[in-house]
Amino acid sequence: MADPGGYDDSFDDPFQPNVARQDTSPVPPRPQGGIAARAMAARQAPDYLAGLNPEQALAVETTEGPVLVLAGAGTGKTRVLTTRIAHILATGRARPSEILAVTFTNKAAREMKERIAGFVGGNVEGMAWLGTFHSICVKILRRHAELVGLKSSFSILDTDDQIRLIKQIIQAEGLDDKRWTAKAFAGILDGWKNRALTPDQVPEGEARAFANGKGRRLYEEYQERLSILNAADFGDLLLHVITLFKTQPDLLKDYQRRFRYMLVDEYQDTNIAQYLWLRLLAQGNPNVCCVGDDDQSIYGWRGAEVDNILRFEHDFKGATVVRLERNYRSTSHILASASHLISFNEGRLGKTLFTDFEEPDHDLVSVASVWDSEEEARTIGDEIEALQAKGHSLNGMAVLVRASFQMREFEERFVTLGLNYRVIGGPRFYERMEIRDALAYFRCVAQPADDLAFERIVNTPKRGLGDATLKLVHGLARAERIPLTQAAQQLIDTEELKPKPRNSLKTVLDNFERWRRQLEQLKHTELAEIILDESGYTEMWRLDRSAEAPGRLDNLKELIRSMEEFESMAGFLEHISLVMDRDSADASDAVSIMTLHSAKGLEFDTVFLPGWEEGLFPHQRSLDESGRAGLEEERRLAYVGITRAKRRAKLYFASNRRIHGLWQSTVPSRFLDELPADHVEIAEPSSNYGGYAGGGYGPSRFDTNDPFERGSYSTPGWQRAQRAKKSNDGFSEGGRGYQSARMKRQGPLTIEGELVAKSVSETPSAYSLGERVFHIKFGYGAITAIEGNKLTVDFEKAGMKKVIDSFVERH
DNA sequence: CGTGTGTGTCTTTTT
DNA sequence: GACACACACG
Repeated sequence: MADPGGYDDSFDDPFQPNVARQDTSPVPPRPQGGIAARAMAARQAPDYLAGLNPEQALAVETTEGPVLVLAGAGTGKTRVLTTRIAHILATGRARPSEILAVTFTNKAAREMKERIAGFVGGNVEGMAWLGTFHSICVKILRRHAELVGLKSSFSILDTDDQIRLIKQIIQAEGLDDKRWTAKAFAGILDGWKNRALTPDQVPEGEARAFANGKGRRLYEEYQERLSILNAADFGDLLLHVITLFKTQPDLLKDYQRRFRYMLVDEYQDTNIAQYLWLRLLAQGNPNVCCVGDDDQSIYGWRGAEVDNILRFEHDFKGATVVRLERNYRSTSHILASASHLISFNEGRLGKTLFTDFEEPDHDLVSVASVWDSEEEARTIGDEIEALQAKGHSLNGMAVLVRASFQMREFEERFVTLGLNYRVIGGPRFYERMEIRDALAYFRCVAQPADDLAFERIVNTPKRGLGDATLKLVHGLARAERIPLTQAAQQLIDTEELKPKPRNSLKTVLDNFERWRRQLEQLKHTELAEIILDESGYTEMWRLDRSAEAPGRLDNLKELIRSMEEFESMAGFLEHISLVMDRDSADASDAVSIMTLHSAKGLEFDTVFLPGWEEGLFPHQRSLDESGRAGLEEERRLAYVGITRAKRRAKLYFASNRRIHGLWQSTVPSRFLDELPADHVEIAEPSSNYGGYAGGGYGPSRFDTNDPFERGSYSTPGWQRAQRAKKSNDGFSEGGRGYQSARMKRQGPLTIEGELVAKSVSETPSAYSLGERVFHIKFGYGAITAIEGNKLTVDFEKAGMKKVIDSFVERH
């Protein structure tokens, strides 16, 4: 895949790279052709440097001072990162333990370790500080926990624990937990922690917005409870370390001295807390290298700040900026399409991908119109089979959807076709109920004060310990500020409880006592089995005759098997709380189905991109909640989707889609209008099933196959984008258009005064009860109920259905 | 305490 | 239209 040395960029290439950019200031600009660079590389050219292109080499060899590597999709980002580390090590600039290398996911960290091992040999274990933000923070925090009010053995709460804890607090505050849900507050809390705000730093307005002004109070209460529980949530891991660095200057200096070189992967995904964390470390030491791509920032909704990468040069003075624009993945058509699309975004650092991979027989990016999601699945299924028949492997194909509800239809279709597929994403192993229950048992044994775990399983399996009993235990624990187990212990010595629950509770506590004693004597896997058996947990599932029960028992076995890899129970639990990913290494040949989000970082020969319709992609909710920023993020998502493809990218839009149970007619995504006509073809209809010039559903520019008649640049979508480019007001918080759209929630949503997508019509239906209508899918019927623009129709063949009025015609 | 019915929600996901 | 969750009932 690597294309060594081709520096001779032809000058008529529209994607001409600009190697000598002025912003690479600390390093003298180099002339085109990079003879100097080539000479440099040839000078002593250690093995690992061979085959890097000049920009990559610059990114690797500029070891001193801040460096921002803007790595477009498929430009060899990981390679640069790992080679850079190898280079630092090989030239003796630092020892493995002096390099800090941060990633977002465990998967990325693992891959990086493996690739560095390829260069350096077995020495990777010395890379103690290569890991995710969170795992590195835990490591630091375990050493200095007492400085932030924790014990070194603190446990890490996952999202589930977090929500249950918040719920308790909301109830304890006497709030209506339906009006103010724990989930909603968890989201707000996350937002605060992503911005590194401690309770006292939360802006007044935001603090007041939740629970009648109790937002701040709840946050304080929550932190208080965490500290009693000796626990930290994911956000705390970073936040506590920031506090540590800020309050302990000596300690900070220590770490600044230790980390002689710092690298951050996927910098566009960092949130404010992570940025602050990095900046604290970089204050003592400017050797920070951040790698990322602003055009692939798709996690704004969970706190990522594109601004971090946009402002890098400003934040880290004297930064060298290296652009990697030579793409080794995709055909020129795919790159041109993606580039043209993304150019509609403002606020980019600006890169233009190019490639030498250009042949006349390369497929254009295709766009196809289908009638509905069913036809979409059928068409894609057929195309997959056709490719397979030509000898293409299924592993090289993927269906990338915007939202997971789209997956089902593909699965169903692939099942009927007998097409092998795999779904990536979805519920993860460690999030399954039975696994979490089992882990709760283990946690109770290993960490007696783990209230959340205790609560989870005191009455699982059922032991007659209901609300009444638990309330009592809770009350005592709260009053005495002691862990639940301790409170329970005290209660069974009193007459407070009725005999039955009292005995039950005693049995549970005795069990835990015994298991704790066995903790030291038995192998942890053996003990795990004993716990699950003696607690009656496995028995519970054996007796359960539901369809999932056998699978759950299998999962439990799998869990115990996976514990083998760890030395002790504590080691296992530590790992598990941070590493929630599962490795489903499936060797069989299969089409992948996944969301666009989970496709980031992957590549496939052929990529199918269904559902390019207004409202779905760009998603209405993204537009509603984040306006222009939301739209741009959606566009980046589209960019990510297209750039996953190596040879073929095939886009689809359906004229009709069922959303929330209702059939809606849809408008093609504006992103389709933003593709360059020269590189796109309108696919022939795969069947004569309809959908073209579709009877009265409004013309689309895709109704014609003539590329000239399509007139991309006069469509509403294009004009909309042009207007968007000019004005950047009108959609800011409080902007008039935004608020009015917000306020009448029933009305259609507007952006820049344009109708974006009709989800609910504001005008009442023009139909009346009893009227006879025709629906293209359901046939003839009579209206039995009207609700705004939604009709309930008793169809002669299809029976009662709810439909949108614009979807039927009088008859 | 367990089961049934009603209600509300319905983007994206990692740690 | 489907599913999860909460509350009320037996």
